[in-house]
Amino acid sequence: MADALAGVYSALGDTTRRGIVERLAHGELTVAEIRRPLRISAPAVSKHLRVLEHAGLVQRRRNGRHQVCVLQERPLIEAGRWIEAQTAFWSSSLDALAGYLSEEQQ
Amino acid sequence: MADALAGVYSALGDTTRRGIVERLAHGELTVAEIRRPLRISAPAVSKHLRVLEHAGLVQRRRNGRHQVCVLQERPLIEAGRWIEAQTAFWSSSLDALAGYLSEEQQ
DNA sequence: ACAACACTGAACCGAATGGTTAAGTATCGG
DNA sequence: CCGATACTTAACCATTCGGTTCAGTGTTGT
Repeated sequence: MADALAGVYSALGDTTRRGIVERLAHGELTVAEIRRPLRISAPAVSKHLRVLEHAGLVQRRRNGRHQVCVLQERPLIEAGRWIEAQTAFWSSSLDALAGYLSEEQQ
Repeated sequence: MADALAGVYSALGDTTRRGIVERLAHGELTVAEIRRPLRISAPAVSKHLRVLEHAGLVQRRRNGRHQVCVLQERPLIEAGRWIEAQTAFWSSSLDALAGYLSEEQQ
């Protein structure tokens, strides 16, 4: 993917998928376990997982006839870093503005 | 909006919009300034800004015939917090697994 | 061997998305 | 007042998205 962050953020943009990520953060789950509390068809779950996997947020492993899904922290950390970078710029430009204004006053 | 985070993440899921946010993090910009380096029509920019505004990421203020756009940090911070929470759970469940495994071994 | 289970793939559907052009609304400069 | 500037709204278009159903593929227990 050209823009990895785009994949991560738009994956997290769906409430169902963000719910899946929240549950996977507490530990591995099979596809069936992921599906159980959700009121959607198995193929719908499969599609969501494909999106999460494509964003790098989830990895799957076969265990007999089950697919075990594991959350990958890396993309989450990178997404968090981008956000931190923006808020850092935001406050530093506020500081710059404050400095500018106090100079103006003198 | 029912789910504020969904709005924020899906707003950030678009590369053009994330670019706008990056530039706004360095300081205020008018709509025309935002548009300049972009190769899209004015209405397209207007739509992107509406999405960002609806997500709470941008606020607009009229200044003569210009609209000045200002980045809002709050939704970014909340989005960052959600991510941090998930990575925190992720590592604590890793710790739990490690603990479980070391107990098993004995 | 075979039925049940745990999925995935394909085809389809309606709604949302990102883009366009054309037309409208304010505001400013002369 | 009038033309130019800075947008927004409306209508449209192609693509994507989240969901469905139906049909397949492995795997497992009996």
